[in-house]
Amino acid sequence: MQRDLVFKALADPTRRLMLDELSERKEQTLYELTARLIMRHEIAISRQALAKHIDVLEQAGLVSSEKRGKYRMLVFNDEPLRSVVNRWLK
Amino acid sequence: MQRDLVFKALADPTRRLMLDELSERKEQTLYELTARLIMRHEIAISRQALAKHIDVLEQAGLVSSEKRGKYRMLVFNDEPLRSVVNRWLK
DNA sequence: ACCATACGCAACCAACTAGTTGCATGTCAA
DNA sequence: TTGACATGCAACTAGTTGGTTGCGTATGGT
Repeated sequence: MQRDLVFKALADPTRRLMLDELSERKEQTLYELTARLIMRHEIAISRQALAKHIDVLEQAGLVSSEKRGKYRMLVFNDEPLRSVVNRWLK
Repeated sequence: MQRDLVFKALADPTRRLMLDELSERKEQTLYELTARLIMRHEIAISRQALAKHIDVLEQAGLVSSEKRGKYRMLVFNDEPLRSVVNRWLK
């Protein structure tokens, strides 16, 4: 969609780590992702900070989310990545 | 090389415009590029600001530069782009 | 009904960033 | 040599960003 939002989203290492996790397990709740990031990658960060990151990723179209009960399900979407680099690669 | 520098470099729309120009005409001086950006794309920005952007792009490995007389020759390099997106695309 | 839990919202803060202006330097042509 | 010109360097500034803390809300199990 909007190139700018995609690149801005990718500029942060924490968000890229989140994409790493989400590209591995395509569907997980925000809670799962948060726990996974803190435990497996030992990053010291609050839940709210990660939620803000998810908002950024969602605005860029890299993640879509859906409220399911009290959980927020997250799904990774690689389409923006493909379309965005085609400008310079051939 | 360093993923972080590449993504940070790509986060700015002006720098992406510079890459557009450089990917079209692979070799041009900083002066040419500056003139081209200001005239053809009508961006209002100083020479010094563009020079700083080039520094960022060069640190990311997306552009290499070489002093040739009083000019600074710029060359576009797409290799970092390829290696950097392979993590999520298959 | 109750309460733990998964999440949303908002205010605040320090650090970074993109931009500017001003001045210095080196190169080339006349 | 002199001067125009392409570039480099440094200080400063406004705006953005990633993070925090504190509190509110809705959902689901017991």
